[in-house]
Amino acid sequence: MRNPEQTRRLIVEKAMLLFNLKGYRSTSLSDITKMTGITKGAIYGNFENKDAVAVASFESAVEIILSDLRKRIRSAKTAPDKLRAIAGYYSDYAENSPIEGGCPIINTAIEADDNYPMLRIKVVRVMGIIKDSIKKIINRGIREKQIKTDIQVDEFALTFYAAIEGAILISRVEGDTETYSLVRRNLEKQITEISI
Amino acid sequence: MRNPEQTRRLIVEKAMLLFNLKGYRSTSLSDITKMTGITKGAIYGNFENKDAVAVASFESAVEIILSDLRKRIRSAKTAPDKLRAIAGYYSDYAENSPIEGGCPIINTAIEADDNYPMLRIKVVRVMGIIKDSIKKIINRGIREKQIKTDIQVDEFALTFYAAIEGAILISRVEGDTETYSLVRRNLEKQITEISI
DNA sequence: TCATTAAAATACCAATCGGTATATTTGTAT
DNA sequence: ATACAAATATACCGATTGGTATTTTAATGA
Repeated sequence: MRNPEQTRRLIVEKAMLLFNLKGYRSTSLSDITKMTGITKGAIYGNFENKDAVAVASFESAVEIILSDLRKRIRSAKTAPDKLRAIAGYYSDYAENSPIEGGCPIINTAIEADDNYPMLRIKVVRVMGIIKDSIKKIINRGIREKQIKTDIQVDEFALTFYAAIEGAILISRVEGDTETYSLVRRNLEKQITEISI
Repeated sequence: MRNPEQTRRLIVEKAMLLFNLKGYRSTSLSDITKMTGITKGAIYGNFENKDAVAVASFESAVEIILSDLRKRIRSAKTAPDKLRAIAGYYSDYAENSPIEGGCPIINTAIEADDNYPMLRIKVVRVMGIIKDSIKKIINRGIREKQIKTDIQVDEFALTFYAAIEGAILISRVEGDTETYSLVRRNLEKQITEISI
């Protein structure tokens, strides 16, 4: 050991998993010490308090999700295919998550909105990034004649994103990916409808 | 006092609000005693434990939501109007909730899925009721020539519901009903599109 | 090789948790 | 009026919480 950088990484990595499984409030410091094999002294040597660990953990989870998502989006060429890639990413996500316990953005949104103002702001920011990304894809698709010009970009983009988030939420609590699959099929139809 | 029925009602009524605002885990028994003015003795005289209070509170919240929702649905005549009524109900819900703290179904879905198996099952059941209700409306609309025959009922119904839930979630964390409004407008367009 | 210092482990703290045992109150039937 | 029973209040419990103070460990430079 004796490597504070590595210690920090280990704490964040494990805490992220715990927080996403059990929630911030329900994950205790002793849960984290058990999972990491590291003591409270090391945690408080590297973080101001438990909330700071939570913030770092959420940021880490977001990084994983956004980088995966961007990779998928980039590897698709046309706007419709990029939209399909987004729906597909979350489909894989629902089936075998990189971070167990459901989507950290949704989980954090629910738990943070009243009790963790810092996290709430970060959730809003991430949602904004994803929504903007969807809008940009559509707008570019319109400019490049891949998508019809008569659609309401904001309405479509938000509904697209909301349906995905809702479907993940439902699938997760049902413990079954069928709901997500059906929603995905509908979204793909909608994408085809707005495509030229 | 000395009226156990009334005591029980008071506990459930106040606990429901607290649970929906702070979550089950984060709401302590002393929160409940403070809010009700009732002591722990009375709580444990009327409920086996805290989890039993949580279950009763969730059931109470569901009752409120479902009865409101059903009223709206019933007062609309045609299938498309019934669907619009559902989207509208949640719109009002997003703007001024009967139960503060967001949608109890969503909140409970997130918190229960790993930690409260009893509640998880109840959430799944309620979601099933709502999904079925949407499907029935559409199917009846098809039979009564108000809705086109070529739509995939399950896909449409689930996406409709998922988009609503997702939009509530997003609007809530953003602290702004704009997202929900945009999603609602899109959903109303979709309803018009499938209407005859 | 040894002193210095940063990092991590340990020991401890008051506060709070859910829950229980006991005491007190209150309505009711005699 | 009084005994009884049910409902509620009070007092207490061990366990756990987030956090802090202190001690031990280990890397580094002279």
